[in-house]
Amino acid sequence: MANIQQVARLAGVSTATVSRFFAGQTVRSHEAIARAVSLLGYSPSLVARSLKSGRHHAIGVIVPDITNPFFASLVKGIESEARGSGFELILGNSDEDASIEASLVAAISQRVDGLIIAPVVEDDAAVAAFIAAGTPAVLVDREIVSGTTDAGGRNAHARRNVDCVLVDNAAGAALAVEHLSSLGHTAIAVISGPLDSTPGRARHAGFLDEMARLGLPMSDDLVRVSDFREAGGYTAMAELVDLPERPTAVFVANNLMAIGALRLLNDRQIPVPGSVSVVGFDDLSFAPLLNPPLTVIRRLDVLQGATAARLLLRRLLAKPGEDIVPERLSLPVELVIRGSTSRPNPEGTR
Amino acid sequence: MANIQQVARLAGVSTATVSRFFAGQTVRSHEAIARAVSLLGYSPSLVARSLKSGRHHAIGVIVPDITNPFFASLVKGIESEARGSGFELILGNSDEDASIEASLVAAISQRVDGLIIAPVVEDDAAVAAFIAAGTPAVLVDREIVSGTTDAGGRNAHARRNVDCVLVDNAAGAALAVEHLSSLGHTAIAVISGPLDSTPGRARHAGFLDEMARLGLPMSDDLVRVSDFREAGGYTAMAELVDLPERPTAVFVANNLMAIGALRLLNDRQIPVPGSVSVVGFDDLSFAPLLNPPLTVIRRLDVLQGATAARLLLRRLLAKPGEDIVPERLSLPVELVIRGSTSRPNPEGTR
DNA sequence: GCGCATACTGTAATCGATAACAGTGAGGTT
DNA sequence: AACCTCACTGTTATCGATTACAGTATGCGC
Repeated sequence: MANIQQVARLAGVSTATVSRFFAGQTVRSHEAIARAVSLLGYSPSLVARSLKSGRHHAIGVIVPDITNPFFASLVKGIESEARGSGFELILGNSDEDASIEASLVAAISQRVDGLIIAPVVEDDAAVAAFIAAGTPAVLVDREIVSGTTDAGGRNAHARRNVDCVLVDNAAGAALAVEHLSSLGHTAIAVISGPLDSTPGRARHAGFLDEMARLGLPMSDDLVRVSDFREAGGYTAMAELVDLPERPTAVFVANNLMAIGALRLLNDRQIPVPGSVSVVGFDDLSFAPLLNPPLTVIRRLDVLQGATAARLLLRRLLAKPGEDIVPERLSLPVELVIRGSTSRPNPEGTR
Repeated sequence: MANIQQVARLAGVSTATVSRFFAGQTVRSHEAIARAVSLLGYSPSLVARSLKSGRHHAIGVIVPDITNPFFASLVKGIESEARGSGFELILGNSDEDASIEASLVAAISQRVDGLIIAPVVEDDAAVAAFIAAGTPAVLVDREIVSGTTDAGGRNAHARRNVDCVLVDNAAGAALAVEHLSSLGHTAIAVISGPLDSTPGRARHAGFLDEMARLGLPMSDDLVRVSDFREAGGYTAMAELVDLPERPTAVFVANNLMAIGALRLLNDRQIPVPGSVSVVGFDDLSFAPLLNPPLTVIRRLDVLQGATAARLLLRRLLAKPGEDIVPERLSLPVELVIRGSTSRPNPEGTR
C-alpha cells in the first residue's frame, strides 16, 4: 500500500499539499496529484487518520443474541443507517452474559466513536463505566437504571451522552392480558424474562398491573421467571401445564421463549388454543405459518435499530461544543391476533 | 485517556521501558510502572499499535442477509471463535447486492487483517481484487469461481491466501429428490436461488442431475429461478401452483424462499403435503412447529462459521513466512423428514 | 583493580497523516 | 518602484506506541 510520501514525491509536491488535495482544498498541482494517486492506487490510511484525529468512524453494537430474529433485524437497521453515513459496525454478541458483555465493552471501546447496546442487565457496571467515560451511547431495547459508581442517586440517563430507544413493554403486556381477558380467560399465566433486564421487568410488571386492574386472580404458580431462551420457555411451559390447575392462557414475554413454549405444547400434544391460548412478544416472519399461527405483540424492529443509529450518529456528527439533549424514546407496539388465542374451553381439555 | 508518556513520567522511566513492561519483558521498575498504570487507568492505544505494526486484530465479515437465520448462526459461530483469539468482528450486510458488497469490501479492507465473506455472486470482481491484494480471506457458503483480473484461467482458489468452507449442496439437493422420489413423486418442481451464486447453482445442478439419474421427467415449467428471498419464494410458488399440470412436490433451495412458498400455499389454502409436498434447504429452529412441520436439508450452521473463523485465524496467527496450504472444505448435510412431505395424492386435490 | 559478559535502560527514528506556522510569488494599488 | 493582499505551498511538530541502537551499571572471574 502506497503512502502519502510516495504520492507527494511522484507528484513533485509536499505531503501537506497531497493532504490538502484529499481534504478538498484547491491545489495548483491538482492534476499531477490525481495522476500520482491513481498510478499508485493510493488511499489515505484510516489508522493514521484515527491516530491524529482520535475518531474511528466506527460504532460498536453489542446484542445479547444475534440469532434472535429481533436482534438480527435490529442490527440490520443499525447497519444500513450507519453505513449510509460512512460508519463501520463492530459487532459483539454477549450471549445474555454480563461478564462476556463487560469484556466486549472493554475490547471494543477503544475502536469506536460510540456504542449501541442492549445491556444484559439493568444494573450494568461495565456499560455504566463506559458511559461515564463520556463516549456517546444509545441503549436499545434495554436500559440501565443506575450505575454502580453513581452515589448521587442519579441514574445513567441523567448523563448527557446517552439516548435510549425502548419499546412500550408495559403497554404490550397489557394488550396481551386485555385480549385474553376479553376472550373470557381468567386463569392467565406468564412466562417472563429475567427481571433484572428492562424488557423482562417491564413486561412482567405490565402483565401484573393489568391483571390487577382487571381484577383477575393471580398466584405465584402462574408466574414463571425464565431467561429469554427457547429452552427456558420450554421448561417454564412444562411447569405450567403440570400445575393442578392448569392456566387456560399464557403470555410469553419474548419470541424465543414462545417458540420453546409452543414446542412443549406440541411435544405433549396439548391443543393450542383448544387447551391453552398463547400470546408471544415480538413478531416473527414465520409466525403466521406456525401451528397454530402465533398471536403476538408486534413492534417495528428494523426501524428501532435505525432510530438508535440515527440518535447516535446525531451525536457523532455534531459540531464540537454543540449540546445535544438526550432522548428517551418508547416506540409503540400493537397486538396481532392470529390463531393461537381463542375463548377458553369450559371443559378444560387435558 | 492517559498515554505512555504520562505513565513513563509518573513511574520515573522512559517510554521504552513502559512499552517493554507491556510486552512482558523483565523490567527493574516493575512495581512503579504497575502502580502508575493503575493510577492513571492507562491502557495502550490500539490505534497507535496498529499504525506501527500494520495489524488490526480485527476480521471483516460480510454476509448477504443477517436476518436470514442461517447467516445469523454463521456470524454467531464466527464471533465466538474470533473473540476467543482476541479479534474483533467488523460486520457488513450486502443485502444480496454485488455493488453494496463491493463498497463494503472497500470500506472494510483497511481495518481488518482478514475477511470472511459469503459473496453475492461467483464472479465477484471486488472480492477477487481484495484477495489478489494478498489479504487472507475465507469464502463461506459461497465461492468465487474466477477473478476478472485472472487471465491465466486459474481460479481464485489457486491463490495461496484463500480458504473455502462450503456445504455439500449437490448432495443435499439429491437427498431431497431421492426422498420425494421414494415417496412416489414424479412431477417434482424446483425453486432455485440465483444461478450465479454457489448455493443457487450447485443446488440447482444437484437437483437436475438427480432427477435425470432417477429418470424423472423434467420440463422448463417446473424450474423456477428466484432470489433466495421470502417474497421470491412466494411468487415462484404462485407460478407453480397455477400450472396446468401442478407438480406434486417442490424442492425449495433455501429457507427464506421455503417460508415464502409455504405462505403462498397457506394463503391459497392448498394442503401441504396433501396437494403439494415441500422440502426446504437449511433448517430453522422453528421448522418443527410450522404447519406442517417442514422437511428440510440440514447442516451445522454455527459450526460452519466457527470453522471459517478457525481457518482464517490459522493464517492470521501464523509466523511470517510460514506457508499455509489452502483448504476447501465441504461440510456434510442430512435430510430431516418432518410433516411437509408425504406420498402424492392420486386425485391431485386442488 | 581490570576486563568482560549480562541485563537492563534511554534516545531517537519510525509508522502515515494532519495542521499550525511561516514562507513565496503573482497580481493589484498608489 | 514600493507595498499590500491573496492564494497557495513547504517545513515541521504532533498523535501514541514500538524498536534498533547505543549506553550504563552490575556482578563475576582473574
